[in-house]
Amino acid sequence: MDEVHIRTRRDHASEVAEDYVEAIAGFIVGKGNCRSVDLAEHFAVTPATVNNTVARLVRDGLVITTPYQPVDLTPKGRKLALKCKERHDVVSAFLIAMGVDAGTAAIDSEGIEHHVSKTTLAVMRKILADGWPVAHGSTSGD
Amino acid sequence: MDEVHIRTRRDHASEVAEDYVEAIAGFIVGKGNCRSVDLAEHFAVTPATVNNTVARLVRDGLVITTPYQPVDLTPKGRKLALKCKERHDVVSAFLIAMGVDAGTAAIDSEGIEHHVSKTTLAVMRKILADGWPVAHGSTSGD
DNA sequence: GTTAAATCTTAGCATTGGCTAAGTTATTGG
DNA sequence: CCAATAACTTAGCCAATGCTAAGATTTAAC
Repeated sequence: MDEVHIRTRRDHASEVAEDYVEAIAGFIVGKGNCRSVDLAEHFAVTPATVNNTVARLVRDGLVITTPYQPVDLTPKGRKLALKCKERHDVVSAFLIAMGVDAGTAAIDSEGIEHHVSKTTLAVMRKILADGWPVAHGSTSGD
Repeated sequence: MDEVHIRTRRDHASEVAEDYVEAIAGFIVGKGNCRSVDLAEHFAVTPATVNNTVARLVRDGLVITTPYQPVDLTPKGRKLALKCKERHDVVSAFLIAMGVDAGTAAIDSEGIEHHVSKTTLAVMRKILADGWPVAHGSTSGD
């Protein structure tokens, strides 16, 4: 199944982009703007690395920058951020619904979210709304 | 939450190693040995890339090689492969139990497995064995 | 047993995503 | 307003993971 791995590699390539736009959107909502230092602290990397990465996001049309100014998202970046946040929230809520503690859910969802397909995400949403599909022990109308 | 991302980065670094030892173990079990071509085809990369990657695995004590011969796992590599396979199987089974189709489960589990903590894995195992924790359907009196 | 095909290796390159160190621009405190 | 500090950028480095192209070694065919 080589397509599996091609897909996994493709996911990989966009992970950082997704994490960044999501974080940028978060800072803009939370504190009005997003500075490089915010991102550097958030991701535990140096400002130089933030600069590097943000440059790629600019190249990819997700972010706009003005030298020495806070960074901002393009419409495309905003759209991606929204999609990622929603997905992240579902994964996180799902883990917690499973019974995973909040701290572990926060860590795991960070890594997992990028690999959850639309299909699986829809299933998670359904379970959060309607409960587990194969009612093991009881009634429930399925 | 910077520790979250430090952890995510650390996971990243070992993903390829985990995928390779798991695949190598699979080929050895399945067809008696593991050639570079097998890995190249499996991961949809070139033989040169396999060579590169396998060299890192040798450096890290997971794999043994003899020039122009099939690759083999060290005890350490075998142990890691086993751990990964078990984790992979649990994640895959869990996705299927959720109601995700087998094809999607195969793709998603490939990406997800590396980010599932021991804690979450234990929860998955428990759900597979005992069922979903919170009886969600209001009708059922579990 | 030599040659052709398959397989593996080497060399050289690109991209991503990290870093440090040093320089530049903004901001802020006197 | 000017100096100090904070924030950002640039330059140059490294490792991981991919590639192509070309060479070396096995294996297989005849």
